[in-house]
Amino acid sequence: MKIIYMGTPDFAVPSLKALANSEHEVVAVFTQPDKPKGRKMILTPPDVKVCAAKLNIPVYQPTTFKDGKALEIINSYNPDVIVVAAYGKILPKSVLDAPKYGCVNIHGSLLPKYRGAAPIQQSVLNGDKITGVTTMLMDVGLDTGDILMTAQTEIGENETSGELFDRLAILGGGLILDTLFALENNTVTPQKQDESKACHTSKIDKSYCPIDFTKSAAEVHNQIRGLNPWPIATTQICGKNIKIYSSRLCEKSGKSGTIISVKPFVVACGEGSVEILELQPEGKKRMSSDAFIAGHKLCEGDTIG
RNA sequence: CGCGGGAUAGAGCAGCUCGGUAGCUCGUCGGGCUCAUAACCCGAAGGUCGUCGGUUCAAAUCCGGCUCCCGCAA
Repeated sequence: MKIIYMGTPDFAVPSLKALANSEHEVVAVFTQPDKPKGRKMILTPPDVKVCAAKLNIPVYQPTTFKDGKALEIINSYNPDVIVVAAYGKILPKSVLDAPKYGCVNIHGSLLPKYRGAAPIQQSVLNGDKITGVTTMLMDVGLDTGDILMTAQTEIGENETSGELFDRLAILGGGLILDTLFALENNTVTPQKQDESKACHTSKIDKSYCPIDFTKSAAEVHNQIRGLNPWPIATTQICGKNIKIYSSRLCEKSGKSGTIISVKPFVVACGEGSVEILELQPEGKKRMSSDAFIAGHKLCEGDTIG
């Protein structure tokens, strides 16, 4: 099939590679315009653009689909299907209807659960045991199209959003190949989504970061791994902001927010406790909790947060 | 010129105001104790104090330039 691929971040890269290495032909890639990133606001191309450039696939970065120019480009390629993965733009109906097989989206959750912006982080934040990827035929709604295929996977007890991202991205790469094969051979029946089970996720931002140690250890742990690799859960120690990168559940308990143990660095939560493994003080590099403890005179019974 | 923190032993920190012997916790190595240990005791190695220049009898410390790292904001 002749495919136009639309995607932006690293999550969309494995699928693009899978398609490019398949019997299909990726004739063009659409991605978001380069954006300034980092402290120095350096203009940085999206991961998908970098990948497409290596594969020698033409890249388009329209700022809007409203003026019809993008549609002209799309039609000029006469694609059989448009595959969309974390593109970051809403496609108008004219684009959705352009390809023969329509537009197929790869979504990082088992729809209809977690429609919207941050399904993968949300599943980790909620402590879900099972998640997966879904391919669907896009319609004008937000992740409301008919489901084509799904692939499930378990979420590890200590798995971070970043790790799950990587796994789901690869899973999605396989699933999209299966899905296109089934579409071509007409062996898949699109299933309507069960609206009663639908739920939306909002974008993750830094307001999710501060840790509330009066919550249960499981909730705190889920927050820490769910917000890794971005934006990272935070707390305060000795009046300094500290990012908490990783943790592990611990059996011990105590008054929430107090340090129960320093040799492994364990902090009590509302219920149970968490061992903090990696952290980063403001202005410092990321380090193990052992290293942090070595240079800071913290004692059992001290409180943080 | 967006705001701010930082660079000292393998790691994490103190020392800088107020110039004058390089210090702490951990790790490493050696020894001891112990049924045993991530425990405890004794000992040792390991640093041109980011870099270049200035002031000075003397600079980790004071002054100026440069490089690199990071937090916030976007």
